[in-house]
Amino acid sequence: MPVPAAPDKKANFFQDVYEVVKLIPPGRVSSYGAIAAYLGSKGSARMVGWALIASHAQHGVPAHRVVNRNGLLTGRQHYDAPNAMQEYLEQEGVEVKDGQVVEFKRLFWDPAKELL
DNA sequence: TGTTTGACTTATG
DNA sequence: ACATAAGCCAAAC
Repeated sequence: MPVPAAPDKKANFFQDVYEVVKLIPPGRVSSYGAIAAYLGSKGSARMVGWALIASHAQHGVPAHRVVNRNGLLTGRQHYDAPNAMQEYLEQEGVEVKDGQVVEFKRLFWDPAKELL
């Protein structure tokens, strides 16, 4: 599996992803597809994932608030500990059960609609 | 330079 | 409901 080295270059797309993710309110979660759609690249949900992998090098990017459309914490394996992502979410008041956000539908934060 | 691989999503059988 | 395919695009090899 390829791993992004360091997005020190332009990576405007990456930077845009970071800004949107930073706007996600605590206790809320969003999805890759929603962010990708908000950025214009509707079918580029994967790129959002790439950006979040690279977000390790950034600061203030709550990547743990971004999950897939099922509310599943698919990215938890990219954290130091397998339950780190879940812990962060629970600290913010998000219920997580078996790596999946409970009431995801209710906590979902869509930038295209909330951010107008 | 070309192939492979995803922190995805939607469509189809 | 589960399995597979396809679209997407940048990075690693």
